[in-house]
Amino acid sequence: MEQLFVGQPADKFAAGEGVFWEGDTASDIFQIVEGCLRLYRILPDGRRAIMGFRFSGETLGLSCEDTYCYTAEAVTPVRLRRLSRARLRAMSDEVRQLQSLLLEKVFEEIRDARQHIIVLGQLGAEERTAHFLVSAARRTGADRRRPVTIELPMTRQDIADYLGLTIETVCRVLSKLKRDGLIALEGRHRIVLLRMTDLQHLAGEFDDAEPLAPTWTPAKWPH
Amino acid sequence: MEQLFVGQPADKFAAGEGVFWEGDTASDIFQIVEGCLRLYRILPDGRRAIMGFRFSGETLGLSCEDTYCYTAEAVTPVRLRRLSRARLRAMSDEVRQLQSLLLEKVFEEIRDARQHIIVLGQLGAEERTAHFLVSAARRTGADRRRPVTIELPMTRQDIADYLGLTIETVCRVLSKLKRDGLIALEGRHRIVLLRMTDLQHLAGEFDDAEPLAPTWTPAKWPH
DNA sequence: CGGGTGTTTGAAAGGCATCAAAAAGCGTGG
DNA sequence: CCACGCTTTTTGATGCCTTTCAAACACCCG
Repeated sequence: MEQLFVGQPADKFAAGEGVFWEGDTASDIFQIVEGCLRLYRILPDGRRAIMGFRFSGETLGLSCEDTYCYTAEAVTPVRLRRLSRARLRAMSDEVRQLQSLLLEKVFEEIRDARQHIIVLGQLGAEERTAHFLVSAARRTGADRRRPVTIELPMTRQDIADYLGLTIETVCRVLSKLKRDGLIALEGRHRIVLLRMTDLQHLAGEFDDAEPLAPTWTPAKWPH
Repeated sequence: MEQLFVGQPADKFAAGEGVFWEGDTASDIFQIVEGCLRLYRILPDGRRAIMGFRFSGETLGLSCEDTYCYTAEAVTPVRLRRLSRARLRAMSDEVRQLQSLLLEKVFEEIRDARQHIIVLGQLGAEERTAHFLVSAARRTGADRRRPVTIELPMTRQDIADYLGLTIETVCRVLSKLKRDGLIALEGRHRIVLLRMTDLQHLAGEFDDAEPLAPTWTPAKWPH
């Protein structure tokens, strides 16, 4: 996947700058070299629904058809490589192997979307937030030493719009998790996950991903 | 798409019967000849999250990788045709055109999932329910005469589990919509959408699908 | 016609949103 | 390097919407 983008020029975007907008012709796909993006749609009444975040090394713009279905905006300063869809199509016609690689990326997005559906449809505020933290930790490929420290460059408002909550509720939940000793807050954008197993439990554990730190197997059945 | 399944034997399932289960090896894809299915996952604590419904003519099991990611269960008596993924792969290797057809189906599922995310994350109970009704109407390819009558074979509990609400809330919202004259209830499984434009308005109108009955264009901007 | 399941309605409780204000970060300029 | 002012975050008080618990009702099938 990396190899697709080698030699492509690296564009730069300042924090808050848009990379593309919902409805634009989807001419390119992107790979993030460095930084963090938020992907969102604005509803007619002005509400903002954040569909996801993308970090260094991740791909962007694959699961669209003719137009981008959300706006992509830099959370931090971002550097990314661009590849035209025409070029991509040409390459995938040549290299058979590429087809299944791309399809896998698309399936990954479906998995994430379905996960998101369950989080929004079934979980309460505390559970949603815990799930967000745990999956952020998993995503950064966090070193498996506990406690795990994660960097969250986005604002609380971003998190709220992603989780379908208000900013106040997100703050309150984080404060409560801190009071309960599950996490520690270090400034605005760094959170230490002190008791990962408790967080995973809160999150519902409906994940099909492999556990972050499989140190012991809980004995669920007597004998 | 239809042609893929011609000649395949048609399996029958009684109402309530399972077609496949979450975690099963995803050996086949299906096309529904007749009937309605619900697709769901059960969370560790027993909650049921309905990911969607499938009706006559629709396809099933495409957007999975090695195992099915949800359980499929007959809501009504169902007849469906089955096609092994091995066979499908072989066919798509031969017929180049098939590739993009299948990819389109996958993209359709992503679109639906993202829609669902917005509904669950941003809309209130009344808005969610209105959206469900409107999109059900659109799906049945309803005749564009108003009022539109839709058949909803699933139970209220199914609808609740799909919309992330309780059965009581779904009932109350339907009753309110009825009181307000937006819909009429004919028995348990038939609903008449009396004032479609009002319902669409309630639903948020964030849909990118074409309008159901474009009879007039609302003048949004003065002059 | 009667039983059972599914649906509807009511009353009370709980959780999240809203409104408001204080506190904490953070960049800027003195 | 510190002080200032702005933005972001946090905390508090109140209200609304949805859930929960409970009971009546309707529909469907035998």
